[in-house]
Amino acid sequence: MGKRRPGTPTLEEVAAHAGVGRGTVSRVVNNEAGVKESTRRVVQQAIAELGYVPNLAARSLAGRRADAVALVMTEPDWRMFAEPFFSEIVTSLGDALTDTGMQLLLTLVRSDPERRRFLEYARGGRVDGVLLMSVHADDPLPDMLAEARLPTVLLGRRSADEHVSYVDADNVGGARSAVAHLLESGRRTIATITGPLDMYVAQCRLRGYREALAQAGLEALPSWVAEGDFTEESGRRAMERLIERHPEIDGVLAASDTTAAGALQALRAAGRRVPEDVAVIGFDDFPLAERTQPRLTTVRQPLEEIGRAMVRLLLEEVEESSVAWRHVILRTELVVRDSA
Amino acid sequence: MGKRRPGTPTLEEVAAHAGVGRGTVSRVVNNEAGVKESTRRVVQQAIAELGYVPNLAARSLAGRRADAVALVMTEPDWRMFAEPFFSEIVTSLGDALTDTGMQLLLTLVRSDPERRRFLEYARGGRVDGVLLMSVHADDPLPDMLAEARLPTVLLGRRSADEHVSYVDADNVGGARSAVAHLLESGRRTIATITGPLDMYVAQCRLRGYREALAQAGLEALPSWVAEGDFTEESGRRAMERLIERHPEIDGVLAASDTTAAGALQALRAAGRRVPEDVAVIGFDDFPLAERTQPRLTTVRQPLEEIGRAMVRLLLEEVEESSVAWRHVILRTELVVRDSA
DNA sequence: CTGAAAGCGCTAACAA
DNA sequence: TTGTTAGCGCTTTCAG
Repeated sequence: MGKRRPGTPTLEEVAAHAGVGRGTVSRVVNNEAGVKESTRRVVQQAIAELGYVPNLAARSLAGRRADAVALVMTEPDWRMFAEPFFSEIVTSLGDALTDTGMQLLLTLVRSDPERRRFLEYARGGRVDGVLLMSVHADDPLPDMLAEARLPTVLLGRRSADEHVSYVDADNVGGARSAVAHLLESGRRTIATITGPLDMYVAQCRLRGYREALAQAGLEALPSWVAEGDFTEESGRRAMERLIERHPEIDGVLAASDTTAAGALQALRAAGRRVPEDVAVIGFDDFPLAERTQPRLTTVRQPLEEIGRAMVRLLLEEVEESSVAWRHVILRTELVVRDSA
Repeated sequence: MGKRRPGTPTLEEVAAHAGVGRGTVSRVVNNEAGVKESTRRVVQQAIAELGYVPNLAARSLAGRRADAVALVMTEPDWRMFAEPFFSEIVTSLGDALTDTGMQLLLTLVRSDPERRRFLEYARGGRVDGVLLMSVHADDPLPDMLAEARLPTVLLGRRSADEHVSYVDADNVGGARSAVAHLLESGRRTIATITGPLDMYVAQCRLRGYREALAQAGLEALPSWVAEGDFTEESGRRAMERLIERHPEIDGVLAASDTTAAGALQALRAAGRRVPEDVAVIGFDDFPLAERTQPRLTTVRQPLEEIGRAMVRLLLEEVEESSVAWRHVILRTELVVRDSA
């Protein structure tokens, strides 16, 4: 059609109104240097009077960027939508993008049609880059985006040799220092409740756990390890199994603080005092743990930095339209809150 | 610049490759009728071979729609991000949009710069319409969007004479029937924990509560009313206050089931049996209440229908670029689950 | 410092 | 049924 929404003046009309050329108006709108101050003011006047708003489609088409990035939430993410971790990450991404002028667009990809539609959207040039949350090993989206040469940054990696840019926390180191802390306080029978072991993040945390024990000359018995899935329920059940197998357990590393909360319930139900009898450390996905479990020592992940780093990496890729993959691994921090 | 992302063929190149005109390719891409089957196949072949993807900016510019709608979450919403209500609504909107070919874009508007950016984005023509969640009375966004003549649909209204299209549940009726139910089962001291009273939805539910009591010849004491903000924490605290003021309370209407859950905790902590001593009814924002609080009677809101209705209204506005406001008010249903 | 002009890739009206 | 053409509104050289 080419039907303009009525009441939407074009750059050209602004130019006419201000008595200047289109180029000049464009420069003013985009805050470019090299416009005489008086001219600039006249143009701004005209813009205000006409209520001019740039047409973003035209701007994109003329070659500039879309000025938007998408955060894709795939089906597995979606189940965790209600977790604080989620909103923390989104908040931090929003903050990180605040002064870049880019719109953050959250999109759901829960089914195959939705994946197709999103790909069309992204490849159609409506976003400059894509952020992906907690990708599972078998998620085809990262590779599809890479193939389409769209700047992409993952939160976490799918395997040791991830070939798409990513930001991750130092899960091995975090787990190691947590277990080291437990050892220092005299614990000797330290179990762990892992995340789903088909996720790289869970594998890493398990590795850190084993390394710390090995370093102390202790061998991690297979029966000290119980697999969970990050949920509270799984933490509860795993802890019950562990207590049954090893009543002497005096320390636990949990895959997340949600899992840790489940473990605590099971421990208390079994009559254990925490942290006196058994010390529990969880990976702290969000700074709220302080309030919900004030005495729980946690491995804190720097969520804000994660968001910032993801945005930085993405913008670098966008800027340079580069093909180089890059990654950032952020340090975790052991926050000691119990004294036992 | 006009720098094309390398490896992104244009419609024109497809046309050349297929040996047809650009118009024909356009028709094929948009699945329009009036193309000979053989020609269509040749073009599709070419599209596949070249890996052609339409440039959405160009398509938008040439007059067609953006094929995307935004769901805006403002700051107050954001606190409720983790609430199941939220993900239920988003899910239902996503479902409702599934076969319309429109992308659903969730956007955060937490600050003034973000509001400005979003407005620029929306007015810039990158979305065809805007959906707004739980708008507060003083939210300027709906009017700004209306002024920009952007199709907009609110979930809930800001006041009795909302002048922007909206979809709402029958909150007055829902509250009334809930309280009537409590009265029928012999309760006489019925308190309520409201939502934020600057939200019309909370006012309506409070009104329904009062009307039901009045109809039974009871007067709602002001001290029977405690304001909350839909969160569990606020429900807990409000309930504590209520118990202190009126130990004889035997019924409670909570603003949401999350609030109800908080109230339950406070009641149990105070040694009350539920529902034997005190019956609690919450507005059921999501069908999961059944599982989490199996014995809780609730006022159920038809979330799926809400999503469908919002999408329908929005698409109607988009289609007709109409100026007429429209609204839908959906019935609620009292789901009785406790026998006490 | 500013104006004019050439596209960006697509749709839609109009011819053929 | 198909090809051709004229924009959509903006950015960006390139002259002036």
